[in-house]
Amino acid sequence: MAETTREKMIETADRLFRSRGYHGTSWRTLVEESRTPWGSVHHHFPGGKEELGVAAMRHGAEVAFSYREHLFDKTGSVPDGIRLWFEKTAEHLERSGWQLGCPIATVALEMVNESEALADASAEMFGVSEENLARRLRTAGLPRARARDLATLIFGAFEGALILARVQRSRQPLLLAGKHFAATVAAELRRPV
Amino acid sequence: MAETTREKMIETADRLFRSRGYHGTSWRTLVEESRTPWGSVHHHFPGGKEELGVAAMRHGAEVAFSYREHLFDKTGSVPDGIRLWFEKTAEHLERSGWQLGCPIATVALEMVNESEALADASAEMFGVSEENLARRLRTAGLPRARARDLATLIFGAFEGALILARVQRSRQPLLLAGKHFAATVAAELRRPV
Amino acid sequence: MAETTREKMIETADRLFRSRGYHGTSWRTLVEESRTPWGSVHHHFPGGKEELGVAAMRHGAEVAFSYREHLFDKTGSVPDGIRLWFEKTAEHLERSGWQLGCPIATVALEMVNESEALADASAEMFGVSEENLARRLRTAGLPRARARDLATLIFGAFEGALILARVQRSRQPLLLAGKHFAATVAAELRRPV
Amino acid sequence: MAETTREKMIETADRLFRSRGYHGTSWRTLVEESRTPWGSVHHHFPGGKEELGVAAMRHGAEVAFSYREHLFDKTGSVPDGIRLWFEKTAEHLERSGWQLGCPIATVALEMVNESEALADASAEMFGVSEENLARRLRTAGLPRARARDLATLIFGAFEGALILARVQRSRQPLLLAGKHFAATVAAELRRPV
DNA sequence: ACATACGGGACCTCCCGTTGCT
DNA sequence: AGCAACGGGAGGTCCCGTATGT
Repeated sequence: MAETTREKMIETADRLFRSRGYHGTSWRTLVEESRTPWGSVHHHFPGGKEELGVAAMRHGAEVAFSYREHLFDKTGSVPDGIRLWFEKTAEHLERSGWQLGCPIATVALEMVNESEALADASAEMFGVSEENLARRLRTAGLPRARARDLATLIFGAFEGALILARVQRSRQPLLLAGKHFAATVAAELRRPV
Repeated sequence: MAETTREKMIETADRLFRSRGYHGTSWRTLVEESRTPWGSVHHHFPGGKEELGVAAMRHGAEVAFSYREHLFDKTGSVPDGIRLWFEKTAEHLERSGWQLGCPIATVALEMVNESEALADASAEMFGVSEENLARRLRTAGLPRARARDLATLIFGAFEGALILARVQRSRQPLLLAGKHFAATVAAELRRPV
Repeated sequence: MAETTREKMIETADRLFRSRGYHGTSWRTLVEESRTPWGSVHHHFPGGKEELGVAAMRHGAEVAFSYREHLFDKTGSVPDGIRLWFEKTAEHLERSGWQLGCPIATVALEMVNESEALADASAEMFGVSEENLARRLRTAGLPRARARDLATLIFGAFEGALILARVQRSRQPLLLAGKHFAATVAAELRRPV
Repeated sequence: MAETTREKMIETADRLFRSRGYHGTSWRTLVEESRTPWGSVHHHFPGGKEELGVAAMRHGAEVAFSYREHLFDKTGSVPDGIRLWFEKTAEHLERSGWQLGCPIATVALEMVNESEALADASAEMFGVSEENLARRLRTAGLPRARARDLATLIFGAFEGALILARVQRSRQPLLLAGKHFAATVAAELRRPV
């Protein structure tokens, strides 16, 4: 578990950016929370805070993606995987005191018009997420185009339900959406649209 | 056109907060963009920036709600109203250069753990939006409980699709979601779940 | 007891300036504490805060002087009057929560190099105080020159003891000084220096 | 002459606080007068202006104390030391254009009810001053209790005379007080009270 | 006499980036 | 890798004075 300074910074940044946003998180807070040395900040992130932001967003997204893949692998069934994904997300959100939302969305909304690097990273991560999801749907038997559209639809609904859940401090939006799209996918697998 | 200073500040703040976030928008920028006097901010908003944030969020939400009501009234049909709402939102988003997202979500994600006043206002505005939508669905014939759940589901999907659209600079997520939920509601109205 | 707005402002200003200093007291605080209307500030004090400062200082000094005269009249004996003056001052200081020091000194130290009006008023009030005290000493039998010097000495010691008492939250400095100068004056009255 | 930035700030702050008070001295003025970098203030004084205030007060007090000790050492006689102390203080005050008063009293009067840190530092510095003075009086032959009381009395008179001198732009209050207490101490050393 | 609003400026705090030294 | 200091700038808050109507 010998984490490097850089890794500690990225993980802490991911957590802080998710709960307080990009501008709401200062270097000072970061080094205090992550117990990392002040003087190495510029050494590890020569590109400044923006580079940290991109790294944290990528890190958070990868963790989320691999966790979702793990859930799909576990259930075997894509509809069940979807439902479990929404449910587990709700559970983790509540356990964090409704603080840890999406590693992409919070920073993306703040910075998409301010930083090209962060805008690009956000778009890329969203794209990767949709592709992963689309692959699962294709593998389950949906035609390529439908899988892609449904992935966009479901992932969008996931993001929105996550926001509602966080703001309203309730699992309900995520649970409802998970159930709805599990049913939608199951129905389409039985008789294609 | 006799807009007061306070009104100009609120409208400009709504616009700026939506595109740059709360911390990304300074009083300085606000007074420059709104052509209002710097020295009067504390007079009009004794509660400081937080008070401005709440006022801007409420203003933006009310404008959005009444616009949505107008669309539903215009179409007469609830499924058509839903589709139109998503379509028009996509259109306005693109026209703003993909800048003007949700008047609630951007600030909410940043501030929900930092400011109780903004967290409360966000939750309240989301609640009002869901209630309005639920009322439409009830009026169209859906049972009370189903209308409420479907409203949460649809509004969540709307929020998420709006984020995806903004980040990916594409109308697609909103159009797909609008079409999907128009169909969902139409189906449920024909033969209840 | 129908106090005018102006009077309420002056009395409150005297209290606030004494405990928080000149720059530490804002118009805003003043009108809130004195329950007086914002809009009349400039009407009652066209000379601005400086005019208020001078008025408050004069008011506080006059109250203090007439109270001291009252004590001297009550005791009849000058040495006893001196002791009582120091003792009562200590008592009032403690009762105010060690907040209400000299109505002149606090503002004078802050402003003597910043405002000519306040510097003049401070010097004048200190002068009046010494003269009053000197008159008492002359009347009791001390020669004119000695009375004047002793008044300066005693009043200076009073001011200093008041500061020590306030900062150390103890009556002791005032009680010691009162006792000392009561004895000094009594001795000089018995056999002139 | 290798003064550090921090030292330059403290010395300049001591001078400015003494002549203009705490609130009357801004960081801006400080860095201009001390020729120190604006951007480093928070680095050197993480506790903000309050920390600077405490440091400046302690610095000024220590300089004053060691100067007074030097005077006592030089004269050998305690009564002569007292007189010299008051006289030299009057001289320095006049030379500074009646600007540099007590490094403790000016800030203390303003801040004793506003800042606990400054209130504590003021009380401590006054205490140290009285103790030093009491030690001199004990060493000269006065009994412990009398030395302590006399120290409080004399130091209080010193503070008050300093205020009067500064406001009236006259050495007289300090000279009179010095002479009086030199005589008082001399008399008590000859025949104890 | 009072109220509402204007209006610029200064306040302290804190930010992020950089530099030279260890 | 890390440190301490620098360095300018901007953050939001609040202040004091003024102007315009009742």
